[in-house]
Amino acid sequence: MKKKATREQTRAQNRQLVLKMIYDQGEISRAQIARLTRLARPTVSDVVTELMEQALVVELGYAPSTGGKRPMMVSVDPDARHMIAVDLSRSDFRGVVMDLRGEVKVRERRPWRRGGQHTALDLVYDLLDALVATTDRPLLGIALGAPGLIDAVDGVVVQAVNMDWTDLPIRRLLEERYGVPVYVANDCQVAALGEYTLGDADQLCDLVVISGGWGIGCGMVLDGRLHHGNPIGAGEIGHVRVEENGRRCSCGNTGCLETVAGTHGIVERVRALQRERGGADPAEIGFDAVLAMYEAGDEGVREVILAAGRGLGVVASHLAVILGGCDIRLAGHLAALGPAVLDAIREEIAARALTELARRTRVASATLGDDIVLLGASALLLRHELGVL
Amino acid sequence: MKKKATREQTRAQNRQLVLKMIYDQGEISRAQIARLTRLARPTVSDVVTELMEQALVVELGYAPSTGGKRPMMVSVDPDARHMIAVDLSRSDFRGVVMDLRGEVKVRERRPWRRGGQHTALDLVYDLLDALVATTDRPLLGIALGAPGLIDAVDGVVVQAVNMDWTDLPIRRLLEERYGVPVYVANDCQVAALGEYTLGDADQLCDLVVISGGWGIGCGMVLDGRLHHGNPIGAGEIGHVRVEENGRRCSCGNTGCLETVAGTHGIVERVRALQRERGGADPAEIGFDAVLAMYEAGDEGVREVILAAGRGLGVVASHLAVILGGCDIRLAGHLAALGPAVLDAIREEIAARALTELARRTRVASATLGDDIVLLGASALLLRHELGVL
DNA sequence: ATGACTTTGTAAGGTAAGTTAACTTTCCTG
DNA sequence: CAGGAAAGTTAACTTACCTTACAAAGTCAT
Repeated sequence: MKKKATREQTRAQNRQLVLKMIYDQGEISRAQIARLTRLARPTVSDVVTELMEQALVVELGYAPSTGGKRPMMVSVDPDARHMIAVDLSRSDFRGVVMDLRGEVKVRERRPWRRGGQHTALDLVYDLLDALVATTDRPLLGIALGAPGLIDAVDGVVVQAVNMDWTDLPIRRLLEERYGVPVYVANDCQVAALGEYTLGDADQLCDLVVISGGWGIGCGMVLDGRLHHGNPIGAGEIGHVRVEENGRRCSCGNTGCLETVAGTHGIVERVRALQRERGGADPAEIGFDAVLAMYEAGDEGVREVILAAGRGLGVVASHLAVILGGCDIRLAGHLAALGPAVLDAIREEIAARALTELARRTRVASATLGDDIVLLGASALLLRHELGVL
Repeated sequence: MKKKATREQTRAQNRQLVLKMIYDQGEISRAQIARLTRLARPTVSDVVTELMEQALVVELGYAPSTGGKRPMMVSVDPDARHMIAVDLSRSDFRGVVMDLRGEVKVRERRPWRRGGQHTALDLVYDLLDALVATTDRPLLGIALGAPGLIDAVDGVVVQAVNMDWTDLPIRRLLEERYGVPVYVANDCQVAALGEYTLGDADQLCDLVVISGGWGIGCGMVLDGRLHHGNPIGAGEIGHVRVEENGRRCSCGNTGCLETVAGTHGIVERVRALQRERGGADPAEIGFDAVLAMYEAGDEGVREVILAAGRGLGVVASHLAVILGGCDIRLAGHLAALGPAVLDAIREEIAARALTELARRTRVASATLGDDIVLLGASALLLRHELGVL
């Protein structure tokens, strides 16, 4: 049900609009803001005064005249607030303190092993305690990207197998402990938001980030908004069948995408290859070794990776058809596989979707690198707390 | 880029809110509106006065007291405006005049044959002229559901093969001719909006309507909003490959969903069956005959229809996985195939998606019948012009 | 029957936040 | 150096919300 409108909301929206304008332009005068937003100049002055009282905006000094009185430039003070972003999608939990421009001020990591002496939650507390202690600036908030089924609206981790979390109300716990706004969302979805907001910008209106690690998932930004699902769990594509007579997957089915393109699946296939060849101890082979073999020109490994690409291409074609074309970006381990995998995906899409849909579906590696989840988390904060981005 | 907020927008939103409240409740007092919307009573009175001046709302008389002065009930006058909805998705164009409650006042149809003496656009004009002439009430607008690629934002039919339309700016043409707001969208998408808004209400947040006729397409309401695609063309699922060694499709590929579950595909398969059997002249068989044979218990036909269900199930499973579970409803010819096809779809989903996702994906026939596109078009008008629904 | 209390709807006045108009300051230019 | 132009502020106005107050019309207990 829609809500009633009030003057306060009008004000809040215009405040956001002005702040966003300052943020986007970097450095701008009040008069320029008024022209760009079509707000009256006194209104802009009033709002800017308010933003300066909150220390979000500072005056920088006069810029050269453009034919009259020199304009006083204002800008967002990057250190007006700090943000904490956390990435729980890997075996070592990572967290950073950033300023409002997304500049990383401090990095921390906490290796996490299931069955170790600490619970995952203790480790998160430990990580956050350390990060909070490093900054004396007011905190805009804390944002987390975590694997598993997450109810981003209520801030509850419904299920995260690797951390033994079920229905953990993590937003409430962290808000009570740190007294700042907390956001949490699925890691793939956070990555998608990050790529959409902070990645290379000439995107179609729908963006899908397929993220590969131990599992495979995708996050979707549809029509500019993060798609969460019903109410959660969109993009769990790891168990789509992409091979008709494929291997057995941990989920019980056969031929799942994860068995073909998941880190574990790829490594297993290369190990099997090595066993056939009677080469070095296969158990030694990890993902990095696979990459090294691939880059050294190993044809067998290349074939394994192309198969991964074809498997991803099947799912990508489904995405392309259902969404009517989209930008598809690879992240995580998948991004490391290089252009051959992208071509394999493109070929599979071309073979499975109408020409027009294939044409409107672009496949590339994510432009944000290793920090994609952390940057996405910061985007979550900037978007919800300040309305910039 | 977001726009500035003004008092006028505040007013417009509250006006909408009050109107929607009156529309939804059917009959309600000013005081009750104030309580439900949390607006102050004088504000509600003011807005209601405005709505009465526009004749959208009328006073009905006093209701019994609830312990004090009797409340004056107001309601939306269904005949305050009339709406025209048009369905171009079949071989006979259909149009109706409706009141604001969606009650059909007049029906018209114009059989359309490609290569006949009239162009499709002439026929649409003719249909609309006839409809417009039947009502003396002010028109809220005209809404069309048409097959093909449609840019709903600009109101342009980008491509509609059966009507020989390419880049036809139909909104502009009709707005100039009739002087009322015009909306146009893809027929499947309109159907989805109709089912979402006016169909049985206990839906998940994502709804997909798969509509089968000569082609197969689907419309999606994601998160309460119609999903158009990039910027158009979402849901063109007719040419997803669902059989590995299937028949050749008109698109050039093999095993497309349309060859399995499209009207033409189903009829062709039954004709082939009949040829094998050496029975009655296969060329005589149409879709209605297929239905009759099916209902008479013909096992061969049943197998054809189950195959259609399995094909649909493949696509449905993709939808379920990507969206994280959704409501799937069948419309058009597909809705006539009965529960067996629904079960076949469900089985295929169960076999191809994780249990949890399958559980959250419900398959049913659309609750709106033959008029689903017309009703969806009216929903488009009510939503955009009045903000009710 | 009557007085106390409720409920509805309106009237009057206050307030927030936008707008326009006018003014000051400061700069550029001929 | 006068005149014009741009930036920013001040003042007055407008709109649409809110609160408060009140009249009208009902219910209910005594």
